Amino acid sequence: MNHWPTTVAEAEAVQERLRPLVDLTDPGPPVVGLVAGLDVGYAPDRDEVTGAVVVLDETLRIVDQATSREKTKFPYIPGLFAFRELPPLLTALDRLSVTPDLLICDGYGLAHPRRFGLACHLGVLTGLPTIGVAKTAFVGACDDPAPARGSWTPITLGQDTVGRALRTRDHVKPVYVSQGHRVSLDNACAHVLRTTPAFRLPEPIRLADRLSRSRSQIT
DNA sequence: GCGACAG
DNA sequence: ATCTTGTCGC
Repeated sequence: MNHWPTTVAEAEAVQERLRPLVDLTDPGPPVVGLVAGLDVGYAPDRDEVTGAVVVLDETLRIVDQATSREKTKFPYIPGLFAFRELPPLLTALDRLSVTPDLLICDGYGLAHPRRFGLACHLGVLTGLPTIGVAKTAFVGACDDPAPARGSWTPITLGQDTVGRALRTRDHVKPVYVSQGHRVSLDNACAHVLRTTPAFRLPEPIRLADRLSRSRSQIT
């Protein structure tokens, strides 16, 4: 992709055009070998974004990681989040020496005003299975899940279920999981739980967050 | 019309 | 996201 959207109308048009390419039917593999977590870090007073990808094997050991620090190409606009974070993430993915079986993104997938959040967008662009995991939910409505790890409640938008509020730790605020591309909601939640052995967030995302943050701080 | 709004 | 003191809870 050579041209990147500049205006809101242009970016929304891209989302409308790519949305039909999302595959929400393929349940994807219930168990995967290589899981990648992606996140973007920012440094104050700098017009830069630092993307990071960390790949873990089935035992949650790091097998590869890559980053990309570049000039910001789009402002932060709710609903158009992907146009800000996608560029450094795509570059970082290119720099990996392995191909992940699943990408866990920090943000929305289907749970998005136009049903095309970052996870869907990244899935369509890479062709890889993706899921979105957000720390807050402003799109759709859901009840608070039971306090035990593993319990969940549906996130509804209009008449549709667009994701789940999933408890990854006992008595800790849930995360908001939604389908990205080529992964069922059931499998998405299973992957999230399997990769979250200790903290609130899946280990791949936690490590990518740490990496992107440290790389963004380098002078 | 105004504010809120993934990160 | 990031800037930040104190504060609340375990």
